[in-house]
Amino acid sequence: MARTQSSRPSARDRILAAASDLFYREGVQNVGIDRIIAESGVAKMSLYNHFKSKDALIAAWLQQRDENWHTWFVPRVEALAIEPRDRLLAIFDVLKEWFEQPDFRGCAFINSSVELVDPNHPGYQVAVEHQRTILSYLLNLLKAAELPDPEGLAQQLLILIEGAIVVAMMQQNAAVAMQAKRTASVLIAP
Amino acid sequence: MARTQSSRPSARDRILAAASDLFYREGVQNVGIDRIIAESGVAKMSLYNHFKSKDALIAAWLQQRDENWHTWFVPRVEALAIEPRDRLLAIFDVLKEWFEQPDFRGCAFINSSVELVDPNHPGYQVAVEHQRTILSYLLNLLKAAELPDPEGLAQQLLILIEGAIVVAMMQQNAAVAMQAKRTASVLIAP
DNA sequence: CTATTTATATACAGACCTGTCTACACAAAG
DNA sequence: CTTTGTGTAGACAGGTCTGTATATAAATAG
Repeated sequence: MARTQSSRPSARDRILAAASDLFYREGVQNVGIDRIIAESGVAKMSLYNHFKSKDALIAAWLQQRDENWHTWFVPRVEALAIEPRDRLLAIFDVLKEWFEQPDFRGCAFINSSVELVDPNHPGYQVAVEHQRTILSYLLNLLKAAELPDPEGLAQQLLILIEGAIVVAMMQQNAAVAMQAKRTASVLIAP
Repeated sequence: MARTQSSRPSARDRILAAASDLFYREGVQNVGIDRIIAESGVAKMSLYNHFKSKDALIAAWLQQRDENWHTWFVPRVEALAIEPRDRLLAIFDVLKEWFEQPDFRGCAFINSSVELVDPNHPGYQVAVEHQRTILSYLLNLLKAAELPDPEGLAQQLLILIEGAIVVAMMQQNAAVAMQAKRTASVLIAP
């Protein structure tokens, strides 16, 4: 009888889904293994069969979140605008959409880096890598827009993006994204 | 006999000094009470006589760090420049000096907010308050410089400051401050 | 000198955490 | 049917953490 088998996601996916929710909302340090197995309805041994340790689960979660950025954030930007310069500005519109989500609690990569402290932690390295990914996405758009000093501008825009995320989190204010957009539009003015 | 009394700081000060160092370097969650009493050379009961709980100690530490901002950061900015517009730019020179310190590990207030998670935690509230303090400092300088839309510009500069701190931490790169300064100089151009 | 406060050293309770071990259920494949 | 792999349920060890209790020493005030 294929009662649950066909509809229910695999154990690994259920673990990652539960971990994703809890880790983001409460932070990796404040969520224990027991909470994750309770939420995902999985046995503890199943978790340790799929992931070597909690640290490995954290790294896998961040890895998955980096992929989400490619499958959600970037496509959303590219749906809102076509021209490279417009896309650079549309980034901040998508940020605003993100900030408006009720469970918004900042950037998972920044937050995890802060919590993990150790730069050698596998999760920390995924977070640093993710920021480099964003930087090179900006660089590509800047080059396509044929703007001068694309490397410098990419850093300036990255500062704006990360700053907007942090300030929006602390102030609980999605409008911060529009202030950052205003700054960006000055930077890349024709 | 005043042998140790005169030279040695009070127990409370030694506790705060040890906590300040450890909390900043390793994060409030990763530092236990035992580490703090060992580092400060104080008995555990003395700590709990001076501070109601670890959470209260965290809040007191952040409170003290907010005062440091007034006694160190602001005076340093005001030593580097006189005109309000120049002082707004000098902020980023002081940030660079901070980023260059070998034990730089980001903003204690942002980091603590991320770790504490709960907005009702006394430490979290001190952190939010601190960001408002920075914002009103920027606002005062912008008004003194007679720039248009000072409220909006203050938010834009705050985003730049916080963004620079985060990116400098993740990239381990003090030069980020100069990129932020460049953006700021465009924003407040005459 | 005496009394009171303050600090020390250490043990301890109670909670929580990660990771392992055991015993059992159930499905699919040979 | 039997074997093998995978998942479940829960106990458990060994560690860490906060906060309290206790008993002793030192310093200060009257």
